[in-house]
Amino acid sequence: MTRAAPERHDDILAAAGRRFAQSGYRGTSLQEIAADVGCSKAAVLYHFADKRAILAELVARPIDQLRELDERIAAASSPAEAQRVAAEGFVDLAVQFRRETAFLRGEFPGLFQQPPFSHLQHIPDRLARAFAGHSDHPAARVAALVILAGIAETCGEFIDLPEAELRPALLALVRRALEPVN
Amino acid sequence: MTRAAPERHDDILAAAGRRFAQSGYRGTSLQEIAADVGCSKAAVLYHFADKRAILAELVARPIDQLRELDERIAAASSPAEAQRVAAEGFVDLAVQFRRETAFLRGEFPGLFQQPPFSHLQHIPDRLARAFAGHSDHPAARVAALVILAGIAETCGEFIDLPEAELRPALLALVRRALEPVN
DNA sequence: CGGGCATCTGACCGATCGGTCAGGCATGCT
DNA sequence: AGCATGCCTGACCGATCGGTCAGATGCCCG
Repeated sequence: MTRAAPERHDDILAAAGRRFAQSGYRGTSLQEIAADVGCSKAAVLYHFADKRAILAELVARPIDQLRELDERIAAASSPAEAQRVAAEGFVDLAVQFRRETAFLRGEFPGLFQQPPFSHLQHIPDRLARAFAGHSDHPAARVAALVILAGIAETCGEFIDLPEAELRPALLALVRRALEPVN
Repeated sequence: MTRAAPERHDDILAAAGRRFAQSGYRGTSLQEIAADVGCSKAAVLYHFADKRAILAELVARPIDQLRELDERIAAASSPAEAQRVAAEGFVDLAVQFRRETAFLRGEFPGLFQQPPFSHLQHIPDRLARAFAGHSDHPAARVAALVILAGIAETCGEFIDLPEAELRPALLALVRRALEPVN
């Protein structure tokens, strides 16, 4: 036997994550994932029920954290506190799961349209509203969406930046960028 | 005959643009584009040499504007001026081509790896450096990349926002978010 | 009226997709 | 030694991919 099964499992997840970040879920084939790992397509499907199961496992923990953040935002006592909780919570999530956020946002529609994540489909909108300080002003909403998308899409590019540098940089950016709640 | 050829040509581009924004170039099939237009796959290939020609035509004008912006940035007399030219130029480009920027950034690697756009592959990096005020400080680079990616990825969501509202909102956001050059 | 052209379609091509399955190999246990 | 199990593979499946092509249809012009 060549490698331990758990190592192979993790290798497949890592290779799939890189490919999903580069070409999206639909633009990635099982054959490509297998070639990156150095095994056969059938081996990939030995470890995972199907292609969608790979995506589901990759995003399970970040999405669970997103759900918890959504609850903490809902429990905030004011729009200003909700914005602060949202900003710090999302930055922490993005820094912790920077590999996964590189493709997570792009897959939101597909993930939330059917089980097992369909009950979470309103979270991105609630998060955006919290970031905007619950303001209906278009400028606040524009700033909120740009910052959320920008953080999500680029964290994958800061893989090598230490958390002690990335986290404060993102927090400072978010503070400057978002319109304060008055 | 059903519709004028120029109308069909434009319908195909519009349908393809929407699909590319949703699923990426690789995640979109000619069959899906044809179904959205209401014609056959062969009709799509009657109007365009191949699938890649559709993408090339969609991005030709925004990429040409990006190239012109790159030249104006290179001609700036200081990092502060380069940052201002980059910020205003990129916002204008994103507002003007908001449908295309929704998928353009995601296709950059694929577009720049081979003709006809391979000579432009360093433009995104130069743009990011101008946004960062040519600072090597990680926080400046983080802010630059997050803002660039955020604007590119979300402009498609502001299709219905009038330019007179979107443009100042983005410019104000960019001014707040970027670290000033000292 | 007939020819030429533009536009379009269904059938078809080879290649690849996601996924299945019989079988091989190594290990561990009796 | 033989059996069970885990891990893996190549061959294969039906479906779809990007793309081609012969032929149909309608319009325009001489």
